[in-house]
Amino acid sequence: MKTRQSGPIGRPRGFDADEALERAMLVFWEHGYEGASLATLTNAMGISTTSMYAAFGNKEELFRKALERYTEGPSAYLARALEEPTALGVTTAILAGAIRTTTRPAHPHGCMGVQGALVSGDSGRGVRDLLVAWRNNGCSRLQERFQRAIDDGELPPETNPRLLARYVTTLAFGIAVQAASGVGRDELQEMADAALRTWPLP
Amino acid sequence: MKTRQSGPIGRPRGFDADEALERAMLVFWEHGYEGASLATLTNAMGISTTSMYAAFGNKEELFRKALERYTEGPSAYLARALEEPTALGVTTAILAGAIRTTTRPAHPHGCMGVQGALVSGDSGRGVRDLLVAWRNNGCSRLQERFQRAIDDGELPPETNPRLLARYVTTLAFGIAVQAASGVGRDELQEMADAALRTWPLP
DNA sequence: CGATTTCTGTATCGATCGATACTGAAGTCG
DNA sequence: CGACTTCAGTATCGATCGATACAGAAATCG
Repeated sequence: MKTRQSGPIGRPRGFDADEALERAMLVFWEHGYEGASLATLTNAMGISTTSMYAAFGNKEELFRKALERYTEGPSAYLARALEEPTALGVTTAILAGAIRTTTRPAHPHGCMGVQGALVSGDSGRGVRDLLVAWRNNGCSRLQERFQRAIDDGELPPETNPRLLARYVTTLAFGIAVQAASGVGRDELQEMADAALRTWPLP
Repeated sequence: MKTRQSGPIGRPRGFDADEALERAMLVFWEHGYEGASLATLTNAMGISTTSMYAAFGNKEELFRKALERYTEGPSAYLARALEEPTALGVTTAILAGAIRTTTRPAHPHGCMGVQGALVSGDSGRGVRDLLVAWRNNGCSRLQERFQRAIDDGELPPETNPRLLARYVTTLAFGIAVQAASGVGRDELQEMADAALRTWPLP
């Protein structure tokens, strides 16, 4: 005989919200915010529009939560890379992580933070601004990491951390575009290896 | 008394098709293919949907013609850059041209070839594939130019022209993303100058 | 002139967009 | 059990999407 624990009142949810959010993230990643219709989303999530609205609010809220999941999942390489002991190690890990994430087989090609809403119509302005902030935040954190390397004496004091961070993120965003164009992982990694041989930028 | 030249039969067009196409290009550039609605387009073009369909076919055909105009207008720096006498001159001109075009005041920020349709829903698949080809074509032409520099003995024979072209276009596409994020022209140019000081890539 | 051809403006088409109202179903309470 | 609360499925909302039908206007023809 099963003892009924005092669970949440009311009818329990008939689906796994975490799994549904993962599916939604993949759809947004592949088609972008405006390119992903509610019909496509809910079909991939395996739930009805009613359930989606009850669980996530609306389409924009769903995207915001999907972006958080992307940041802590496929894009977690960034946070890990920033903890590398050297500036070159950080940069190497960022480029390798960007290449791996944007060219993973059986996953959407490209970066959700870039192609989620690089431009938009009126309805996507909020999400576009969110992604602008997301990208600029990544650049800022990298700049701070380079500043630390300068303070630690690892990088020469005349180094411009802002330009260096802009350079690395520019490469990373460019990699995302190339991946979305179907360029293969090996070619991008060879290119990154060549670029890293010039480290640090004069 | 005006002599009637044998002009085209029927009622003449009441608008400048070239000017209308220019306006459409700017809208596609700013909002992307799917983000630009027919209402927004025709309003900017100053004509009705009927006139647009009669003159350009449909929305996708309008985009294709707008992309041609973009290639021969704002993106013409690429063809000019390829005629620079040295490989370094080519690369310098490409990066400077990309930065100028993607950060021009009173123009949309970013590159139409990147943000026109980096990803899409079902309706934009044709345009997305068109832009994939557009971007890869630019990379291929640059690769051929670098091959010529190798054949001419300007670049060392062990140079990999494919990787080098991929590196430069990756920077250019990354610049387009940064510009769409609001990064300023001067900062991007300083970054490009720093990157060019390492030329050629080892 | 009338016949013919082409372009324009209005009005609207069916499809799809994101978002909800409503009715039961599936649970926890007392 | 019946009262209460929350979730699920259908059916549909008004708005907007891209695209057209239709009638009239403006030109060249014979």
